[in-house]
Amino acid sequence: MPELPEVETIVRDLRPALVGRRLGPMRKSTRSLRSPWKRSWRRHLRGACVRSIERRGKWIIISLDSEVCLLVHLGMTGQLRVMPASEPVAPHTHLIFHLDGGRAHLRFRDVRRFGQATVIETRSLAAFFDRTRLGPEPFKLDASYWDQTLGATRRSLKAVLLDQSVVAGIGNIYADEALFEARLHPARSACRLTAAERGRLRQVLPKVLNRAIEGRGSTIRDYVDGAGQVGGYQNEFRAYGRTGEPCQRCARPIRRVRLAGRSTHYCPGCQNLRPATHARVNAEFGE
DNA sequence: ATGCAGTCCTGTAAGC
DNA sequence: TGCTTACAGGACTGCA
Repeated sequence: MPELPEVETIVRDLRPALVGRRLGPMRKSTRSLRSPWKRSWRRHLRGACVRSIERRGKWIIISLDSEVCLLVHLGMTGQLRVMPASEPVAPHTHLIFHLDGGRAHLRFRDVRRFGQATVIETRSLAAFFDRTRLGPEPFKLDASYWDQTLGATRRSLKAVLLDQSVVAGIGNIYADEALFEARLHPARSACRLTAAERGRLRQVLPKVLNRAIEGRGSTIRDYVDGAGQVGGYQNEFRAYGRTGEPCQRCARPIRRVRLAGRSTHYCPGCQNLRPATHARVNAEFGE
């Protein structure tokens, strides 16, 4: 499931492979993605030169000199790769852009079709992310913004971290990893954190995400980088997917529950709920 | 306000 | 062995 580190890895791979190159003719599958592909987009892209490739949250932004951007969201199973045109087209490939007169391809593949590919004018890029209410990047979160936002909601930390309008780019895996790292129970209510705990969570996000980027992202099933290689960070998980395994800090078995509609992994030993203030939730979690 | 269920989707794996 | 069913979840909608 591509989250921020996976998307960042792809963007870094695609940048040298795509910037300065010209998009040729495009082929599209008949199957629909999350949003319909408009017929007029094709002529905005054809012949355009790639100016830059950036990431915002889980979005890939391919800016073209025709003053439009190709925006790609990978959803759950999306893959965006540059490859030789001679490589067989894998099933579930939805977009193929010719590069270099057809010798290479940029291909978008998405088995589950939760992904999205859309074209917008460059000048409405900011408006697009405003409309989707995409929150700030997690790397240099403003402390007062963070304190205010967390202080204003009673939702669980897990739900808050998954909310893209609070902070952009975090999904199920890195929410669990960050909460483990910060030693915070995922069911804790955001507004009941102490100032120190809020600070811990804020500072842990860049740490966890940068480590994952260094590991070139995590492959659970479908994720591959911009060159088609699997990630390496899935071996470094300390909570996610480690149900029943001993915690690396306190050796108690990692527990898995369902929270905010997602499978949630945490250590009942060192990600504590405080019994006095969270008796009800403690009981619910059998602690 | 908030959580929860349902929706989209399909490959994989478990269960009978 | 072969079928059915549950599950994974990013983003969104509708409901209680």
